[in-house]
Amino acid sequence: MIKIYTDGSCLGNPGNGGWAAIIIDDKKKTKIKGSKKDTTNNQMELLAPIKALKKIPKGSNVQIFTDSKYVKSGITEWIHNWKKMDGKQLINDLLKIKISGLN
Amino acid sequence: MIKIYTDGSCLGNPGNGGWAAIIIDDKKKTKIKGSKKDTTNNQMELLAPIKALKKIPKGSNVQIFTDSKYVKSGITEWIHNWKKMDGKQLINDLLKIKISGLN
RNA sequence: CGACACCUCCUCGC
DNA sequence: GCGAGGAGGTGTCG
Repeated sequence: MIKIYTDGSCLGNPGNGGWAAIIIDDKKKTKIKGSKKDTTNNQMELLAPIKALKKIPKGSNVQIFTDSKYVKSGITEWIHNWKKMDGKQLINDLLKIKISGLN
Repeated sequence: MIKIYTDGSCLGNPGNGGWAAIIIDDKKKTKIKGSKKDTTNNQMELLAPIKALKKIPKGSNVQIFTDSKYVKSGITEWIHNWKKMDGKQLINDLLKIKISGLN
């Protein structure tokens, strides 16, 4: 189970923002980050898991941690919508993802 | 024009606090002060001008100096709210008060 | 309206 | 460097 911890922020909102993610895979920690001018808090919160998911092998068993309800329910709904549209293999991969808030 | 300089502080916040005010009326300086256990910085910042205003004649032309934005905007809003409720004479007195930050 | 984030500002301190 | 007491707003969803 690969664990991904993500966060995003944005000075001023809208303003200059950044995101970061820590990918923990079998005791190996990978840190990625990025920044963007004139963006929003939710765009940054969302970009973090998106960038992280692109770094891991397809079909991996993944758990994502975010403090953003926007991201959490957002991804949940996307899966729900894509499920209707039947994205086939992509769905099967995404269904392995577990989203958690930070408690 | 009566000038009132106020300040409040609080050790620990919340903690034990105090307030002070200097009332300058026609070259006469009056100093008042007080203290309170288990209070907050903003309560003390606010108590200072309240106590001072009770010491001066009603209808006086007053200028208050505070370093607290909480107090400054707080009083401004009170005047605005009381204005809606139509406090009549009280409003006319209060409208003479000028609030200044310390620059 | 509610929830979760993201801040901005001013004070008070430790 | 850290936190608390306060008021003001936006980004997004249901």
